[in-house]
Amino acid sequence: MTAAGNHQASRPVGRRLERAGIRDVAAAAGVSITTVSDALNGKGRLPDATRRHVREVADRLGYRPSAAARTLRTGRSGLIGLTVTTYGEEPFTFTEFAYFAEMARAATSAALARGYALVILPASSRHDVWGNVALDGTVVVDPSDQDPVVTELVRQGVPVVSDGRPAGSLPVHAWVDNDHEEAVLGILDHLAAAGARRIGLLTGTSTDTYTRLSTTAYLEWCERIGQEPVYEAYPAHDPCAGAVAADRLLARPDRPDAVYGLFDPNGTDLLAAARRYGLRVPDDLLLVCCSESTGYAATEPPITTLSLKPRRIGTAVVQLLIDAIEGVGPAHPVQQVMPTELIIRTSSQRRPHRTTVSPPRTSARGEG
Amino acid sequence: MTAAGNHQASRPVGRRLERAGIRDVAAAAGVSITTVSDALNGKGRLPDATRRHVREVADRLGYRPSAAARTLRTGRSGLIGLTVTTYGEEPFTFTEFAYFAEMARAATSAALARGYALVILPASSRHDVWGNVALDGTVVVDPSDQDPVVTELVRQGVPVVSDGRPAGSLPVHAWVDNDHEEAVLGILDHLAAAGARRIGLLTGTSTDTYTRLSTTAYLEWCERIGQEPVYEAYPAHDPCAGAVAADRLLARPDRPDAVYGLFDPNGTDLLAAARRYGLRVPDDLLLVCCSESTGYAATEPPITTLSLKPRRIGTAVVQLLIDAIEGVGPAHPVQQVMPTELIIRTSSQRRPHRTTVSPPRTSARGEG
DNA sequence: ACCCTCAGAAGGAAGGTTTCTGCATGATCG
DNA sequence: CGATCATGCAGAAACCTTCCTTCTGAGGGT
Repeated sequence: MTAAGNHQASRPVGRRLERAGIRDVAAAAGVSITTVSDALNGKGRLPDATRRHVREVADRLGYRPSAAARTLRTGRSGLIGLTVTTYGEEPFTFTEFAYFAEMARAATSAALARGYALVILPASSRHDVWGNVALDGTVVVDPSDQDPVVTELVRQGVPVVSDGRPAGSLPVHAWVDNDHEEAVLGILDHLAAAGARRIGLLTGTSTDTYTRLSTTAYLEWCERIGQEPVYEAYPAHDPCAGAVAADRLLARPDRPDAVYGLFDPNGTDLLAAARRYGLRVPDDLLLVCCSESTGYAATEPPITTLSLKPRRIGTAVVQLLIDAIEGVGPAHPVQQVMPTELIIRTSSQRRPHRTTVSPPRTSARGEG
Repeated sequence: MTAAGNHQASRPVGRRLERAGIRDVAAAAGVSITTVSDALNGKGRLPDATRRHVREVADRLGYRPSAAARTLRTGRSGLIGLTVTTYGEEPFTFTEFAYFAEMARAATSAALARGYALVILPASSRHDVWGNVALDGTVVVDPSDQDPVVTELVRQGVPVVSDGRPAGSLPVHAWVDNDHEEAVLGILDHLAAAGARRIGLLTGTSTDTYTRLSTTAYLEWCERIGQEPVYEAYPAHDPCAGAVAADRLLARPDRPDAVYGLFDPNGTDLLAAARRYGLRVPDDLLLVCCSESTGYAATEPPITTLSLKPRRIGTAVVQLLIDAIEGVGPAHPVQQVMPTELIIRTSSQRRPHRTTVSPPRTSARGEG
């Protein structure tokens, strides 16, 4: 070839911040580039002496392999995406915020433990951002069937695992979800056992699977038990609408004597509404809502909540995703159903009804 | 040696879906690679006709530029890190969780709006993860002066902006923080104005700047006012220790008639402790704590909180970081002090003391 | 003495982009 | 009419690593 441009063999021009490259390490150690790569990555056949020597020199030079170059070469970036659908401008949903925060936390831990880092990417973010980051795979929270980003990713062959059953025929590699039907049935039974005669539901207008499955379970339970359904639906992403819906529910002529709210803020919404109507909780109204917020332990009265165990879900989702990325585990789609937990507090335990004064022999302090 | 045949079969998933490269686009469009690159990136001198044509072809082929290649070439990854110091295994601190969640949310939005994505990276995570991801810059939350990761990043010339004044001489490019002293003084004045005679403090044992500045401000206020300081300190990262410390504080012979708690859970901790000692809030004890949790609006009674406005901080931190990355803005370190907000609720407003029965002429419902 | 084997190490080709340089072409101007 | 210049586009280097292939001796078997 033309010997024209071959000049800068070992002279760093100095314009950069002098990050040592593998070349520099090779030169300093008196070996070839290949040997350096092999020594540092534990590959090839090298005597321990060489390996040690190379590592030492690399350390001395403060050598850090270029993530970009490695990614380009190996096709692996060590990055996995965490995608949430958004309403409006904010990257996270409001209603599921405590859930999402916990889930993201667990997912981050799990990813890290296997050497991956997590990138937060709202589904509706600028397309260029999605294009600009090399992802080995993606976790999608509550994917909608129309989600263009997820569809595109799947088309490109990027593994996708979803938290929540994928709506429609979205071809994700695996999903993890709670058994929402069972959870709702459990709550309804719990409320009925506490003495509820007419159980109401505060639900959402959106078509995601969580809302749909929960509502269906409620309706079926009503049919089975022979109770007329009493429910109000509202757009769950609107924080104010919940309070209004709670109020509407308790204003009905066929007012329920127990309510389950599907979304996190429903507990306080319902509590406020109950106060407005002079209803005592739990004496006149039993309350349960689905929430991860610890705040419900400190309301007056404390409110029984259903936890979806987001920690477990976040962990499971990431494990499945990384398995898919690394080719471990089954090639077929995996569906994993995780249990929920009902945290029973005062709001769903009816006190002996005769007297409101004498406490039922239990001291005020909870244990531990 | 022990490298027992790490033979990653080169077909883990087996489905590299022949992503179209820039070469393919060039061939299909009948132009050179250069022209494609220029056309898509809006550079070079090309007539609109060519530009349109190339874009069309690229679209038709579903061409997505390789993020890795672009990063390698340009040195920009479009990724910024979000680093939190950790206690134990969990990636986020417990005590600042609501704060962190809000802050991270705002940071994600701000980054996205400028075309960057956020990577969550605990400071104490495995070193290989740090090395494996190419960051254009990093946000560090509450950096400790001994943090090896941050030091290393700065050494490599990666821009670092911190949320919270950097401890020691950590050479960050900029920082954003609240005016903690002013916030504490404001709270103390507020409590004094509400009738507090002896204000206690629930603080932490750690040496971070938040704790230190707040405590100092308290002590100075006490000296100025002539009140004997009454405080308890506990390890803030231990969730149980807070409850114990709250109890200790209220058990003291010189029991305060008002308390400010520096950490998020202190509100409920103090409330529980007050109940145990039969103290009514706010009649016998005024309460304020620093928290971003909306739950404190629904406790009984609602608790006055100091908000550090994490949204604003997250946004500001990211703006400064990206400015530094892109070379916009001042080259000198920037310090930005953000205001706080005191959300006054029942727990810090002493009712007229004579009667506990008659409400002070205000109806129960707030104005909508 | 010769060939074969194998450890140890090096060479060099991708990998896909951006971008600097440079070559044509046709237009403009002195 | 020739020199200059703007325009439109192409070639190829560089970014840094990984890994497949090849080279070189040295030692051992026949």
